[in-house]
Amino acid sequence: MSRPEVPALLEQFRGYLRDRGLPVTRQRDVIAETLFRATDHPSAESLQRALRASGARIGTATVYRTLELMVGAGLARAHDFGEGARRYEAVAAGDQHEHLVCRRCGRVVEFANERLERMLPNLADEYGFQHQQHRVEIYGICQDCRRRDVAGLTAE
Amino acid sequence: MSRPEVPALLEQFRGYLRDRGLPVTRQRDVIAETLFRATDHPSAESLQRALRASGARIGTATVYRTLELMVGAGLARAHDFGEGARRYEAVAAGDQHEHLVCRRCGRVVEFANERLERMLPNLADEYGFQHQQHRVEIYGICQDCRRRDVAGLTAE
DNA sequence: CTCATTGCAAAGCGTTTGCACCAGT
DNA sequence: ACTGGTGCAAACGCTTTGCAATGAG
Repeated sequence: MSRPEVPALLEQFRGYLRDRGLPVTRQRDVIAETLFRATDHPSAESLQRALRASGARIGTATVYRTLELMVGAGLARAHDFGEGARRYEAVAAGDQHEHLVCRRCGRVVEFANERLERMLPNLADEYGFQHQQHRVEIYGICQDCRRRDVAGLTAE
Repeated sequence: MSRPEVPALLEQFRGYLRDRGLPVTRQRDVIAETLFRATDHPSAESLQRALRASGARIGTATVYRTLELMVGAGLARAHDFGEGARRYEAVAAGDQHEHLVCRRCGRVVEFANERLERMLPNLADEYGFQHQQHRVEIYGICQDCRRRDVAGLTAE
């Protein structure tokens, strides 16, 4: 998520709320902004920690409810990388990307591949499915962790 | 999972256990066999229901522990399709496939695509990741549900 | 003024763990 | 006999929900 888009995304979220007569509250604003600014893929808990750190005191339920709202608005995406807690990320329109997850350090790296994105809707179609969305996750060991492993082995 | 492979898979699981001096118990045998025979992607709970239905009285903890063991043995795979509970499936060696999930009825259909399977390890490599495994899930509406929708609309 | 949101705490739910008893090897 | 497994029930951790107080429109 790149910084310059934050105000636009925030305005999109406010517009989404106004369109359906829902209140634009201080909490929704600050939660959305915090997720829009996040460079990682925070869990509800780490998002709440970030909120507290910046002085906002917001209940857990509100964090979950707002995240759900953002997912419904198409401005956020939820992921389960098998760590116990869901992670969230902001999504800008037309920003198609998938994830590489390091099994050692938990780092999540985004990648984009046009050919892959074209393939999946076609595949769905082949099997009679109307494609709505997809999820591609690659699990492995990142470069840093591999380097660390090699260093550790030679040191022993 | 095709039926004829069941005895072979069961023998693989027993071999895996024997190799590391672990007991081949009645429970492990029947849980493995039930998963090997399953044509859907059962959750721990539905697997336990199936076990009870066939007369076996097996504790929840044992079901989870055995499934974990099977995953460790490379004979089962766990999935989270965002329904709250994990689903499990047996995997035969070299059987690479991914999943289509119907958002309406929850049906899970397997599909295989060689080009896709070749692409992902290459992509991981491009980003400095040592590929271990991956997960591709396509979410949409299956043919049956689409037909049902159309029928419902014209009937109204 | 009205209706939805908030925050707290309690409930929920799938999964894991502690422990006394039991069973493979 | 020894070592690990099993089953129950309690603990867990994340997420959701009920409800009285609060705030946006």
